Amino acid sequence: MSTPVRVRFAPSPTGPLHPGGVRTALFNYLLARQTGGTFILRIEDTDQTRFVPGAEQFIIESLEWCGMKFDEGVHVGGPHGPYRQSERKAMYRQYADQLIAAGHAYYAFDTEEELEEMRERLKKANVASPQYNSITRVNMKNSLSLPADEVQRRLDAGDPYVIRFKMPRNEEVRVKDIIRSWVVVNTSQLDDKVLFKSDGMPTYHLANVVDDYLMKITHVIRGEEWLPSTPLHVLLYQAFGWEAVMPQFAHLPLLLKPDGDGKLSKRDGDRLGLPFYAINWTSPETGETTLGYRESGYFPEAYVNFLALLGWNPGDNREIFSLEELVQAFSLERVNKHGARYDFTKLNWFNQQYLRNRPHAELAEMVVPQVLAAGHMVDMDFLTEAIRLMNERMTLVGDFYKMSQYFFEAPTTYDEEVVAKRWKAPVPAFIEKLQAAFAGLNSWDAASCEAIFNETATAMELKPGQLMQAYRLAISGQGAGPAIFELTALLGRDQIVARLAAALNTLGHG
RNA sequence: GGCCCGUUCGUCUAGGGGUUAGGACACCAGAUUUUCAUUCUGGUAACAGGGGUUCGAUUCCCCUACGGGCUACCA
Repeated sequence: MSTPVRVRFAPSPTGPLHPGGVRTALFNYLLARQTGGTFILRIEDTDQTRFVPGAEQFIIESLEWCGMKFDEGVHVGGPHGPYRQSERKAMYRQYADQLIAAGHAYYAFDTEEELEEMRERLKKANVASPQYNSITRVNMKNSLSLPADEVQRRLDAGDPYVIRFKMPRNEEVRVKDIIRSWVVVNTSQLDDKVLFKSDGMPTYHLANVVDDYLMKITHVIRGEEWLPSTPLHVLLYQAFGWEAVMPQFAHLPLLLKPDGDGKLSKRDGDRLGLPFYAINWTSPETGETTLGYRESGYFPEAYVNFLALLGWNPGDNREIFSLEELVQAFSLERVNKHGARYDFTKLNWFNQQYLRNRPHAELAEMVVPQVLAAGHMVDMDFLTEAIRLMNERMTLVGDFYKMSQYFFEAPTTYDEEVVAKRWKAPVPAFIEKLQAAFAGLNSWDAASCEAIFNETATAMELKPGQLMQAYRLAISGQGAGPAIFELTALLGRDQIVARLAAALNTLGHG
């Protein structure tokens, strides 16, 4: 086991946690467990305008469903709290001041209109990317361009201001990324990012660096969308004099739309009518519920397994991994660089694999609510047997009742295609004879039922094979299903005899 | 537009200067199952393009194309 890492998953509570976030959390989690390290949940809520009630709880619950538990975090506490940035508000100011004192940051008093004006002006002058930087800042209202006494006067008067990073004019910043190796950017491409907002809150950039430092984070594992701002973060570590304890960076490839172009988004789930989040999400604004994998009857193990293999692979041909096995096998070095299309066809396959390996009795338990919801009494022995028969035909636990309704009630309709094809003389006559034969049968089990079925057919000089589907139709209303005599045995004599009578009644005696 | 990152079957990916370019999902076909599903067997299918370097490039370098990300007092 290598050195214990301290890693954090740091979402902002602006909405439900989407699959990319779950995977980012997962990779953090795996590394933490593998090294005997610490997995931390930090809530990045520095933008108070985007706060969505319930989002934080949703994040926690989603990850718990997946099997991930945090060692430190907003909900479990820990020695480096608080873990909600809004509650750490008072801590950031001193670090911003430290930067100003060292000449790495400055006050800026520009209004929104002035900033807009600046951008417009630069655009007109054909500047490729208008930014607040070493060149433009001399024309703006800040503590670098204004006389010292005016700066002081504005400060004393309580004029609104932000604190900006003083980006060096022309320096190479080298970022070492575990997944991408060295990324080099010249500071001439970077702007004087706002570190401290006029509302007294830090921006992500400041808060993230300060908190990672304070929380002794060793590895920053986050989405690729953060790669462009990482040079700024590196510069901040240097400005603070924290290079020696700067975390290592790993930027994960993005999850892409299942079809079409672009980054995976919530819309894709809605559009395809498939579950999208780990668990059901109800929007506090619209009250609309987006279906989750949990509620759709997926196994968290299958979901995690599927997600882990999006962007990472073990280097051999293994595909099925428990969480524990993932912990053993995972490494950031084997995470690939390119985005992965979020094609959940394969998730169904994973789910099937897990479904088949689950004990029948356990699956039976899981299916109880569906049966109850349909208004039927629950008999666990019966259910377990039904699962045994249906197991290999199901993809999701949630599929059970709708595939197996005829286990619980006699069919009221019959598949018309099958009727047309199979329900014709001499079938009805055979069914009548069969009904009588079943009624007089001594022992009731699959083998006996099959034997009497064959005898009855042979006596009429018919081939059993040609009658089988009609029989299934009479019992289940469908042309396909599980082993028919196993089903016969399970349903019981009374039920079978009654269903044969009903079929003759509905479909005709020929 | 600028900057950054990327590009192997439809999808997830392995591989790596000389390979019949491997696996999985999906798909198709055959076998088994009287049905359907399962299972088994087989099959279709990929190194974005152009230049280098090299005896030899899919693999290394450059360019182009394409895709993605970022470009806010959002994270």
